[in-house]
Amino acid sequence: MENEARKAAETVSAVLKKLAAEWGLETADPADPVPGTPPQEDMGDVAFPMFVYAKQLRKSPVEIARAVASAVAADAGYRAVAAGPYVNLFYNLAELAQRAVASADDAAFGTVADRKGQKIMIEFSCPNTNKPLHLGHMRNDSLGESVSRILKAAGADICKVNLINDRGVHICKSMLAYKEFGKGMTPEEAGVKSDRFVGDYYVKFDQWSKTDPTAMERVRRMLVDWENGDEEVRALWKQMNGWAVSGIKETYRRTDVSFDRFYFESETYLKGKNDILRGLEEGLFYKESDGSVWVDLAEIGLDKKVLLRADGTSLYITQDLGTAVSRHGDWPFDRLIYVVASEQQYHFKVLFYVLRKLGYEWAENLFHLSYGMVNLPEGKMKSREGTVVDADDLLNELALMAKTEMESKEKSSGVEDVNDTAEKIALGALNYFLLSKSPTKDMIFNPKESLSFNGETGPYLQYTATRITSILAKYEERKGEFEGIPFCPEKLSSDEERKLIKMILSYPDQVSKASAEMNPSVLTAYLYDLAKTFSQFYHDYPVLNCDDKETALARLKLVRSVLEVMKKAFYLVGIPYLKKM
RNA sequence: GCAACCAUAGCUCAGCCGGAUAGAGCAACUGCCUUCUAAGCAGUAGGUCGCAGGUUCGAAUCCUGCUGGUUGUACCA
Repeated sequence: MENEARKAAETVSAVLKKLAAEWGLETADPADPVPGTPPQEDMGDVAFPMFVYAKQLRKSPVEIARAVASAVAADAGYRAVAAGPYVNLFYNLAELAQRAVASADDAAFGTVADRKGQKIMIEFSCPNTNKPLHLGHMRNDSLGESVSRILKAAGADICKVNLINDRGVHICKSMLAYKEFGKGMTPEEAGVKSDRFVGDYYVKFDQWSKTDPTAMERVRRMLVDWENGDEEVRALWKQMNGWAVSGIKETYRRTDVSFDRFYFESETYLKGKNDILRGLEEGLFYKESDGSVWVDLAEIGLDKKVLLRADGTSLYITQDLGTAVSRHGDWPFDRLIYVVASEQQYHFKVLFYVLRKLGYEWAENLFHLSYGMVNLPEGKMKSREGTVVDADDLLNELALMAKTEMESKEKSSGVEDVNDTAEKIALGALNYFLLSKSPTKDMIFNPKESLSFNGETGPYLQYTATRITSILAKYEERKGEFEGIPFCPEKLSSDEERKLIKMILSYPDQVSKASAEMNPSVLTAYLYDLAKTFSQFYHDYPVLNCDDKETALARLKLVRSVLEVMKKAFYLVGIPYLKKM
């Protein structure tokens, strides 16, 4: 639809120049008109405000609008009206309808070329192996997965990576607690999902360490043993990490999140040191008297930062430096996107600066996709106080709600697999909830209210799609009635139909916008608007039951295109499509 | 202290590279199922867009200041 707007703008621009000349103001050179959207459907398809030209053309905006509207209509064949100081144009609807309907058969519709040729690596999720995923991780996972799909639809070559935090003091805590209290139990024996099993010992450590002051010291010793490659500690570490990672991967499968590469911190935590030492030699960094290495951040308006400890060991930022460098070696990206909470803005600012300083050209194209926290109505989620919302528990609860609702409405007999359908409704509800808000902002999750299936939610969208699917199924049964009926685009003339046609054609623009902003909420908002418009149409106008067969067929084709677009957009924001619910 | 982000209806949020009457959903109240799925549709009510200036024909949107909130500013990750 942007092409239409551009064309209209060019027409208006030409007319403005012509009018300027006619009025004896050849030197005026009016600025390019900016297309907008009229507030109401029946007012027109594109709007151009005429205020800006008033001074130049020495006439009131209202007079200019009147002159432009009639000239546009005469010169270019647009239907054009002056509405006060605005010029509103109408597109050729029949032609748009043709194209909207054809889009349903075009598999490439909605794939754009904005990022063609770009190799983008995107890092997200990055869980710790000492506890199961919670709602905070889910926002990260949803965002990362959705943005990956959007960038791919915009033509990029994508590599999704996950860095598993599988070492450090926090990992040793659950290990030590297991060693102390676990009695060699396995998750299978305990009948607990394996990542939860590990997480329970992490919680246990916290309680234990409050009564036993030696606990913390023993954890520190364990970490030293781990670093020295102590066989017993390493064996325990492997076993517990295996449990944690397999449980986490199960949740990924459940939420349809996937990765092209996994990195493990235990394999990358020593990286980066050489780069720092090289930088020191080149005079980019400096050494303190105690032997620690620092970078001065005055250039970017910050203080200074340690890059290597006095004893030569590395820090979080050191290994992040090394990891970025080795990743670029593994898969030479044009762009690397880190999907990480906004708390770490400072860290990434410093990281990117240091990489640039080290002379890596690709460091210009690193991007921190920063997102806000998920809070509860009472405030932050705190694992120690047990207020974290566990990912699996939440999905289970949602799926149960969906199932209960289906049963109470006696719909469960109509669907193929009730549990599978319930699971997909749960996922749709959750992904819509997590992605429909601006990524940068913190969000509040209210367990009682946020889980609704009514109103502006994922299930509403899924429900809309099932209604269309149902019409299409009925059409297949009654196909004979429509034999030989031609497609008559002019039969689609209601406000709702006009709006649907334009919305279908604007889908590629929405993908472009979502890609440019790296913001899935562009698409959730679009989907809601599309579904809402369809529902209004559906309520007021019969499709197959319409007496006039030509109208029926035209509506059927329109509705089919709406469904196809919905399915494509569903995929990009992780909402499963259902034939029935 | 400094820095970044945020402030829109009772609640959760859109809108923010300036344009026509600031939009949804939830909660409250009212209608609509013998016709393609009522997880729906329609309606009522609810707003000094944090405050004060500025720029502009025009500001929720841009600029400045202020107030309030969140986060960060570690030889933790």
